[in-house]
Amino acid sequence: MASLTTRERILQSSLALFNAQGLAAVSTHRIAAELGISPGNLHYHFKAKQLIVERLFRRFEERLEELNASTDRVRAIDDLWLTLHLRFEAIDAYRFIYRDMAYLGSEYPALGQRAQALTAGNLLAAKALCETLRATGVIEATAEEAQILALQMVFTTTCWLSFEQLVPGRDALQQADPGLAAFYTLTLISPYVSSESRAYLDYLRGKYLR
Amino acid sequence: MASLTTRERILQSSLALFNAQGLAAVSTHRIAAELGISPGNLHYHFKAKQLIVERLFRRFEERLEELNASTDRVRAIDDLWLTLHLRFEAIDAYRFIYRDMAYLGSEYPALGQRAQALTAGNLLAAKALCETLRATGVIEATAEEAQILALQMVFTTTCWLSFEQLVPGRDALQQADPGLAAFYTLTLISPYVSSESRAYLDYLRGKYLR
DNA sequence: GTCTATATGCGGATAGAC
DNA sequence: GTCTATCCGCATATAGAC
Repeated sequence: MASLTTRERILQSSLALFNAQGLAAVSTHRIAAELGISPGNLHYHFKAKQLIVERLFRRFEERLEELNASTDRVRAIDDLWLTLHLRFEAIDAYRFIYRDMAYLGSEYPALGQRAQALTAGNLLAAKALCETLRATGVIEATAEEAQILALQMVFTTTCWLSFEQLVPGRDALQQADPGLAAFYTLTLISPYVSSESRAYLDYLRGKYLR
Repeated sequence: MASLTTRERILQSSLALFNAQGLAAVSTHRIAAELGISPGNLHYHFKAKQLIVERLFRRFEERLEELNASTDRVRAIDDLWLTLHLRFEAIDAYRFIYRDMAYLGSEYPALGQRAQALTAGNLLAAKALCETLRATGVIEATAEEAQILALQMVFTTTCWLSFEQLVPGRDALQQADPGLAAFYTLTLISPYVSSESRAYLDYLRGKYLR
């Protein structure tokens, strides 16, 4: 940790601050102060705040695109559970992006465009995934229902962590539980799950519903 | 329109600008310029930007609480459709609130608290509504499923309009369609709808799914 | 690479004349 | 009620010494 380059330390510190306090609320001075370096030094490594945000956004894109590329290996409910879990971990690690999306899109229009493209990729992957589940009999649904399920899944993975902060009783400081979020997403397909695949869902229900 | 008080014109103009460009991106100078009045004059009517935001938030609260209070009259699918439609119209009219919620909550913590309380009220109303639907046989579901449905409905009504802007193909300038959003929310309960109530859902499906 | 010092601009908010 | 003029603080970004 201490042996990282200053550039990398800036990125990690920025990410932590953006996630904790919001993209708009964190100034470059604040980032520099957090690291114990001067604003001038920070500017040497990143000429503008926008470049920090872009770099972090790029990493987020890469991580999600990697997940999208591997969804074709999902064959059963527990595969689906795992891929959802990994996705929520990724979104949580960069949670400022979806949470502050409106601000991000208006401040940095180019990133707003790329966020749309990323969503398009997520939708494609989710549709392929739901179609596979349908074709292999894990869920019993019409093609139309599978399409809608895919949209619901992308919607949920994208917005759930932001919504959570609106539900009283969840401490904002307490970190999100990707497992709970994944379970919640799975309940979307619950009505369509064929009897043979029911066991794993019931196992999860016992684990997450008290 | 032209005969409104300056105070009211400030509120309406602020709402339009917040919705169009985001709470963070709109300064008090900008609002004054839009109205063709001076920043000093605006300050005479509202001593701080926060007071404008608070007033708008209050109206939003009132409108949603009114809707929450009337959900106990929902007895059938088409009642549900109407109440969802009205809710999406309200959220769309004040769309900056949920869309910029993260920024709003960090800039004005008191409003963040009230947003949580509002969500709690929405959840209570949705739970009562789903329980009624279950008790009257409009949907066939366990008590547990009805609870989860209520959560999904509140989640969807809260976040859908924000998510829509991430889906490519929807022009950001084109105004949201509350009817489509309400239909999308109804698909959540679709798997549970008893055969007698199916007709109205099919009618809507024909209307919104091309 | 890192520092200090500073330029520039903007947004929020205010004072006081009309 | 409305204006002009202005203050203050902050954030981005830069210049130049070490």
